[in-house]
Amino acid sequence: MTTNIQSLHFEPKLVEEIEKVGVLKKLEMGAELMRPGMPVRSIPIILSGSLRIMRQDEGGKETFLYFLTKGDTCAMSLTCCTANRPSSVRAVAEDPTELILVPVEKLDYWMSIFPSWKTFVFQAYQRRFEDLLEAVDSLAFQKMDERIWRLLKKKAALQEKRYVYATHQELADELNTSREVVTRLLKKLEGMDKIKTHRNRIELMLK
Amino acid sequence: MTTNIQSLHFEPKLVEEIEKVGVLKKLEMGAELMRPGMPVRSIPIILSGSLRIMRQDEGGKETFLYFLTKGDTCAMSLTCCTANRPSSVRAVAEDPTELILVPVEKLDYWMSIFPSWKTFVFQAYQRRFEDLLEAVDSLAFQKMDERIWRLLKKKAALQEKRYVYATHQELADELNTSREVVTRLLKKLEGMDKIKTHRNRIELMLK
DNA sequence: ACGGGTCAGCGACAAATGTCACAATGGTCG
DNA sequence: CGACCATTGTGACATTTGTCGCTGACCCGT
Repeated sequence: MTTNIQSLHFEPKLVEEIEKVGVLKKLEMGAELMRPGMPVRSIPIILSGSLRIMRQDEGGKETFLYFLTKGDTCAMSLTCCTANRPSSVRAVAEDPTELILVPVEKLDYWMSIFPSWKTFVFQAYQRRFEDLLEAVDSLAFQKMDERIWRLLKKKAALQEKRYVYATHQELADELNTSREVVTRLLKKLEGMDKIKTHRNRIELMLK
Repeated sequence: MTTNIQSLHFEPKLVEEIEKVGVLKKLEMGAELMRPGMPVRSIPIILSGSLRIMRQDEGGKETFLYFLTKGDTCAMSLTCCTANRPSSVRAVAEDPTELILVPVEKLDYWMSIFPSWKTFVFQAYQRRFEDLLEAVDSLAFQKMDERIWRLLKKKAALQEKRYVYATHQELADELNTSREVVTRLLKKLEGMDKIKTHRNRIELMLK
């Protein structure tokens, strides 16, 4: 289900502009939109689905940062574009995802003439700061079981479902830990009746 | 030693404006400029010295995020101001520090008429994103000995000295670990000839 | 129903970090 | 000097996380 641009609180003139220069792109689940080192020539506005933003180290290990969903844009793209720097994160479609790619050049110009665009950009910065701080909290203050539990809740919330479809290995990769640790802690969560585990699928026992 | 505003690459008109409405503030070492929950009514521009930005959890545990130095401003302040939200971080003077407080109201207006201010604001966002990602890297990918070593190098670089004046307890607090662990790992670093430890002071053996 | 591959479970152990108790050291101040 | 306090050092132990080897369960295609 596509969300069209109209629903994003832009003024009509801007919607027109976006439709004129923006390129619609569809990503299937698991597709990679961006990887570290890639030049960023356009900024994405997400219409439907969700993107998982990850940080990678040189050795290829990675850690989850945050999700982007409908109406979001990637603040990293904004900073990369304006500074003409390559991406420093990886973006993967968590679900089938549709987005519009807007060329960099418009960014500045629109900021100066469309108040709603300016608001949009600043809100993007602000939200992503909050998201990053939340990622820091998770890494700095929470133990692995809590981190897994929260990740599951977020993933479930994205789809508004009680099921999360993921293997233990995938979760381990997102949290930069090992498959065995995930298995162990999921068992523990199961013992606490917070989840039920199935093959390729985890059921959340929310409330 | 004060740095005056002129050296920050603003156009003369803007410097005038800043001097007119900005309030100079001096912080002695260790003074707290901001704490989580505090309303943010002005944004700081740092003239000299440095601020240590920390994240706290509910229990009062904290973890280092990044340093701000001459010419920097706090992106958190920018986002907090524009969103009218309280601060989510703690800012402490790492050295004796001088800064100018600029009232929020000017932020938007200056953006629209002073190109150099706009550049300044966007660079601030960009730098702080990079800093936060570095903090994430540290938390996600590095072991405690590496984290300590890097923190020491940063602290030394701030003052352009080979000495870092800090107790093991203080370092432990900044890294959200315990004093004993810091002592242990400093011993290890000393064994690798990367540092020499003294009372209240650590000497870095940088080549 | 059989076979191969992916996924999950499990026990044993290693490494990193956290915690506790206490000793030793150095600096300050009366 | 002697008393006191902050700082540092150290050993023993607990907890958390990481790693290895192996087993069994499930799924799918033939």
